Amino acid sequence: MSIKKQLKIICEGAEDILPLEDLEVKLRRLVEEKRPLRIKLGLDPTAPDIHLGHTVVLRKLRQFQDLGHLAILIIGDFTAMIGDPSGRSEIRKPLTAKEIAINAQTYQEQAFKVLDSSPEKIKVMRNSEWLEKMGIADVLRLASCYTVARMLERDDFSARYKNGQSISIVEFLYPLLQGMDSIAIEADVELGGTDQKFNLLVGRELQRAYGQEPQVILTMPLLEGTDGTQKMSKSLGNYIGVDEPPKEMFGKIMSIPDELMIKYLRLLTNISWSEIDSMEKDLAGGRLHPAQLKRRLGRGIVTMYHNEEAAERAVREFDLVFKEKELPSEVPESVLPPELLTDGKIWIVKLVTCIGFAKTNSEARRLIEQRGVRLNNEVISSSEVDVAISDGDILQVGKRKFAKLRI
RNA sequence: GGGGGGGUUCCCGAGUGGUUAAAGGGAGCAGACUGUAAAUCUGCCGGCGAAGCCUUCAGAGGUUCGAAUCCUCUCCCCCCCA
Repeated sequence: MSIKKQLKIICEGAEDILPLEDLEVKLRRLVEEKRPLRIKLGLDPTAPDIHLGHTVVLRKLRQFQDLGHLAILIIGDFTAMIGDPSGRSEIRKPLTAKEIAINAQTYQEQAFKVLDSSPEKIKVMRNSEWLEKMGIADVLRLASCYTVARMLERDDFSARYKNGQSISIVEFLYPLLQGMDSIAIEADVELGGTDQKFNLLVGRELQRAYGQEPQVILTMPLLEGTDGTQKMSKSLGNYIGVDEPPKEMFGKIMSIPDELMIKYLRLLTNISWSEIDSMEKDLAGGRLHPAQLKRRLGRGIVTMYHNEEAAERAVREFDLVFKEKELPSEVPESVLPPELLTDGKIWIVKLVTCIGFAKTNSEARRLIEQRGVRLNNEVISSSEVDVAISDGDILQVGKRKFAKLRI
């Protein structure tokens, strides 16, 4: 493939590529020296699951693989202990080594849903491999390469500094350690979200200081979560995990704001940009119903992470429950311990909490009083009633929590 | 080391002795409307089988009939000076 064509693919969707000329030079070298570029992507395993937000940049990495380059996925098991301060307004609470180990495992598995796993295309490394071995002298050398003033250029740092919020020294160390990763693996290109721009640039600086050719940095836009405003993240609860069951995945996609659809299509699916352009026009011109397009988006994404059949089923299920207001085809069963029943009856509040649809009795009361609780499709309107339960009764809370009661 | 400011319920943030489970906003939840979109409207939003009671305003003590509010000590954060 010509360099020009490759460049076009790489640029698609990217926010920044710095410096672009260097990327061209590096790509050319691939052809001349028959050496694939080393494309770095670091992920800190701070949560157990990869979500669609991660896949934006993973998919870019995949494109590099498809162009014949070597993906180096760095699981930041060491850096996760510090926590990346990027975009954060406060210090993150540290994770235990055990949590990190578990997360690292699932991260790797789930990342492979996007990446090409053939051995010559990927290398997975943990940064504890080299960071753990660093002595204080090594750290000092590293730290001497960067200045406080330059650290404070970073807008989240400077914002916190101006607002009188605390910044710990380890947080200053974080970008340096990330840069150390680039040095350790001699990265040619490093990928990241736009919030990573600063860290990625520090990597360039450090590589230069350590006598290496600086990496090219490529940033991808951040993906907003299902709430449509904030960046997708586990802690905000607005994420769609790649490991989620088809139904959940489809449902969550259907709940994203319309304005986000085009962005999702471009960053998360393999539909060509030109086709998406025309969808965008049809949408604006009223020739395409937004719900129609969103269903296509949802079906497409579920197909990618599961399969076509599962996607079909998810769509049908969705229509069943939300359009026809019917019961889902499979209602999870909950066994009711017999000691909770007196004469076959149970206090409705107790029922809701023991099934797990409310955390406290107060919450259950609220749900009932607000007419959000149904038993066998009948609204329960008082929180003071005892209800008779027979095997197979259906308890519903809100629009989407169902349980089949087993005695 | 010296001086000053501050820590309020999930988040922001009001509150300087009783009328305060604590204003207001955000998030969230339920209901209506819809396309499980957005916008809008209504209600809820510490816990307790709830009349009433219990726990909460960084932590521990104390003053008081009564404390988020006053005092003492401790912890944490920020600013200025060195």
